[in-house]
Amino acid sequence: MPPRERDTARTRRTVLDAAARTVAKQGAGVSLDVIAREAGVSKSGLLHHFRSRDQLLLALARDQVDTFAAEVRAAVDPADHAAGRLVRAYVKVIFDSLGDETMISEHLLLTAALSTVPGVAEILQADAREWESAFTADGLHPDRVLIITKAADGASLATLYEGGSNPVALERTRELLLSMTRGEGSFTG
Amino acid sequence: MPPRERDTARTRRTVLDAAARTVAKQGAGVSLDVIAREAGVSKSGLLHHFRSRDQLLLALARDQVDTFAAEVRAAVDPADHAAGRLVRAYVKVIFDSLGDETMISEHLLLTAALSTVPGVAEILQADAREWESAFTADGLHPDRVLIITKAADGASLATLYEGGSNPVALERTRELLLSMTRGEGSFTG
DNA sequence: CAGTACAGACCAAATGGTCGGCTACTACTG
DNA sequence: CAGTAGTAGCCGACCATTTGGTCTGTACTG
Repeated sequence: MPPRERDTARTRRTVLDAAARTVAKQGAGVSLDVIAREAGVSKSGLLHHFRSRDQLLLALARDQVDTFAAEVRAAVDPADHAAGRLVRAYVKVIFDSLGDETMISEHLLLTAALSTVPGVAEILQADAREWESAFTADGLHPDRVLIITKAADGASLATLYEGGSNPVALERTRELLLSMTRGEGSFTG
Repeated sequence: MPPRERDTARTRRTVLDAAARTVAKQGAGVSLDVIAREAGVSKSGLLHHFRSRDQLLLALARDQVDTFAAEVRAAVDPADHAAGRLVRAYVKVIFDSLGDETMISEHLLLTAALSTVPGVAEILQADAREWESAFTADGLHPDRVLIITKAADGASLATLYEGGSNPVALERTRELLLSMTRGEGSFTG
């Protein structure tokens, strides 16, 4: 029954991307006007696809979380069958997205900005639980997973603090974390 | 010349604390009205101390950064003269503030929320540089510092994702990081 | 008296959201 | 295949409310 499925989906994507960009730049307080203009539609057009501001931001949060998960899944090396392959992909995706300055959606920062929107916290919590169980099945020692993933998250925060001004430390962190997924350094039994 | 210095300082603190609370809860988009009400003053009263919204948020960011630094300095164990004493204090302060749910100011999350405010990025970057040099003088291997501090930062982000629902993992992370500051596990040369 | 901490009324601008209308495509009808 | 009714995408005008900020006044203090 949905007759113009194609266009609808495309507009939604356009708006979502525009929202991601503007929220990343100006925080979750951006006005619908700004988002709509960035997306190249009218405010009414935007509101046709997302019934309210909160609905839009909620959808954005969901989209961020889903996209990130998909990216990590796609980044898993098919030839890699050793323990920690998922954690390796996780680290890679986080640092790759940090690499290019112009990255549209900075997963962590964006979701952090959105965390005050009504339904978003629940989404983030559910997502966190999924990652936790996925990591448990990845074969690495839990302590190791804890340190590595938290450090990756922290590094992603650091771009905000350092303003992306420290690419060498970033690269070093990436290498350290990847090596830790390969069992180097037995800081835990 | 400032006749009522005492009251001025106190009101500023009250407003700053109120701002910290509301921004943490509702994001950097909070209205002056809400902050003023939370602080128990009129909006005009608030604007008497902070000439504009941006000035207030800027002052808030500065205050957050300074308070955190002071807390870490105060948390350094005077009896601890081994390498990594500053990093240990850093970890302790971060996790202690995460401990109590009702913590007024969640340093990292708050500054993240404020990062879109005009002058704040510069403050955060300067602060990051100071920490870096302080850590360099702390005697631990740079790689170790990198991993530990980033992981601590990431853990602080995690409260947002997990909704503080995982205190056991938090405690575990804290212990792991502290033990890592004591040179256990030589994951790096 | 001078100056400062505040409050209340007020204002222009911006905001989220509604409404009616136009267009273009789909699907049915003959 | 032509015509047409229906419907979804989208826009511009519009509205009530909220917003950041100013201005005027007042109480208090040194």
